[in-house]
Amino acid sequence: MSDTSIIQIDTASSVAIYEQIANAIRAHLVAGRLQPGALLPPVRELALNLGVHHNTVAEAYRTLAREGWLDLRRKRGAVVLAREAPHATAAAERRFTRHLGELTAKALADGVSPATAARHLEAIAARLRNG
Amino acid sequence: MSDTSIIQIDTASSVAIYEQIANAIRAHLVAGRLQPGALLPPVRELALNLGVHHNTVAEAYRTLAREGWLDLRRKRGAVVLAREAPHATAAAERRFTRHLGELTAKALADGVSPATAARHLEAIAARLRNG
DNA sequence: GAAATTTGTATGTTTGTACTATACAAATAG
DNA sequence: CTATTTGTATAGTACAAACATACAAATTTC
Repeated sequence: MSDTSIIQIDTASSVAIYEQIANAIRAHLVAGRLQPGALLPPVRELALNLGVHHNTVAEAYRTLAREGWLDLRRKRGAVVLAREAPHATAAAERRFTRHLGELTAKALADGVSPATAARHLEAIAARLRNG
Repeated sequence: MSDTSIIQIDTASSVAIYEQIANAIRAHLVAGRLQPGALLPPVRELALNLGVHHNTVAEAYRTLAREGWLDLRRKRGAVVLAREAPHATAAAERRFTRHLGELTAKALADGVSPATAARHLEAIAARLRNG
């Protein structure tokens, strides 16, 4: 994460800002771009970068801490943990497919071509298969 | 849609119920399972099925009407329109890829295996390519 | 044609929560 | 031991979701 935090906040979105932040960081974590031991920026620093209140960032950090991704300590900061994925539930998989369908539908409704959408889907799938 | 409205509402989700309903119906529309001329159930009927207030369903219908999917008229009901997709913006495509990445990351974090996730992604991609 | 019924709509209220402001607490550094 | 840097707690404001209730319009029924 270092500093080029490149988290895009969409103020027009109905998704809460702290959730957007948590989602973005989680993506970095899952992708391995944030390794165990890494240190996230202090809540005030990231908040300044993003133009939000530091408590909003803190809420995102706490969300990820609850999921087992982070260890939060005063003065030390937010440290990435080695986290083992839980066993998948059937519900988690159903949620994924449902949201995937709805997200794709929204994209098509917004004019994204089926071919383009398919390309993006396949790109992510390929990345998953390659490890 | 007829009656087996198969809309799953997740009361634990942070997504508003009316949005969940709109998302689900939009997916049906984009997939062509709801053709122009089709009639959606009255707001009170669907609301009863889903266990929510009819105004909540009405808000979902209005959301879709604003997007050009539905024509709403008193006494006649909600009629599916023939809608042409708008021209895609770069923002729409970026939003899609970003959300796609975050959604997949969440699934992996919840224990869904990369292979399984990839399979679902490819399945939707294939459906898009085949038309 | 009048009345009843069936539809979506409008208005007001409550409740939850996102976000912020500000103050606090703890841990490290000097 | 003091100062500073971190996360945390508390309180306030604003907004919006969901509901209850009442309304309006269009069709059906008699």
